[in-house]
Amino acid sequence: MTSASRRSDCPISMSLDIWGDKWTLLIVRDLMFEGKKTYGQFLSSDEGIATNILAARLKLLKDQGIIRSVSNPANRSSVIYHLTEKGVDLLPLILEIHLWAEKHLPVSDEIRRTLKTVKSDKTGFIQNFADRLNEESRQLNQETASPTTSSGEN
Amino acid sequence: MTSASRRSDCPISMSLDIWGDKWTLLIVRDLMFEGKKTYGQFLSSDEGIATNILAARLKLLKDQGIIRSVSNPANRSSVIYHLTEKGVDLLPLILEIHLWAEKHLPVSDEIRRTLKTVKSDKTGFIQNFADRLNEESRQLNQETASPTTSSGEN
DNA sequence: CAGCAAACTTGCGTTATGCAAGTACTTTCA
DNA sequence: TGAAAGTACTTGCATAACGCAAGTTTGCTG
Repeated sequence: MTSASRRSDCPISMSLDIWGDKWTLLIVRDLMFEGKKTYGQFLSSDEGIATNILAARLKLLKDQGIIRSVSNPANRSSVIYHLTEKGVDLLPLILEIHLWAEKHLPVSDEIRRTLKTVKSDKTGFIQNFADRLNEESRQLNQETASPTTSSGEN
Repeated sequence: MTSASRRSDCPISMSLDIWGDKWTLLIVRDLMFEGKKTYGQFLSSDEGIATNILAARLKLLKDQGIIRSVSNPANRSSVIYHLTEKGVDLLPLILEIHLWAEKHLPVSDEIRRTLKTVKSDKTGFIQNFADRLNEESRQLNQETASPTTSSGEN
């Protein structure tokens, strides 16, 4: 299946076709906020994603251009994933999820404190954070080319 | 299962535990933008949700306090669903999905035009629209009490 | 009271998920 | 240099969720 059949032309529906499940955005979260970059690090997250599901989601995110992978120059057996611009652009969405959860779900005081500063200058925070993520991404691409796309479109 | 087991305390994870699937946010969309209020109207949406899935999601949304249902005073055999404040608070999130999709997915020109005006005053749009939705909700609650909660917690 | 409509429920086949184990390729180190 | 360990997956199989078609229930309508 080159591209899963789209259910409708609605932007929400199309978006959910991509990341509308219980795992995909958690990988994005890990890439954004947890400094996680490798398969093993994603596996170590509290939610406990299964290995096959993780592999499937990473492939989907790559196929959709939301993440990219480069081989670790220091260790050829490890793969480093990072967000593309399309992935970084999910930041506002992820933040709004946080803000909704903060208002309506039992969220820890620590996270509440962080969100307080976010809310004081949402636009500024997004810009700064996105810039940082894009810069990270740029550096990784500079160091190495994509390792996984050795033949054909995967 | 009174409340599905939470995977972690992360706000993103908890939120996805509630509406992290391919259907739930489409119901919210229909309630917000499409003027749909009944089971039959949700069924008629382009994506073609199955009847059992729709019933399950409506129950979940109600259990989570995101929607409420009142019986139609004019026709006791029809049920009218509407967003609670917790549901209306999903508006910023839904808008950010739209904006991401507009930038990265093939979205119709008509929707792009609408989003242009949204972007010109995002905060104002959210306030106005949320006020309208909350007012709608208030009126429905005034007319009737909840019909479905006739005995115990459903 | 017959017929119809609206809102679900049920049964069952298909697909996706979750768990445990296994494979392939590096890297490390005695 | 070769055995052990690390990293990134794949595979097989049981369980759960989904999707479709049909049936049930309740209220309205003529």
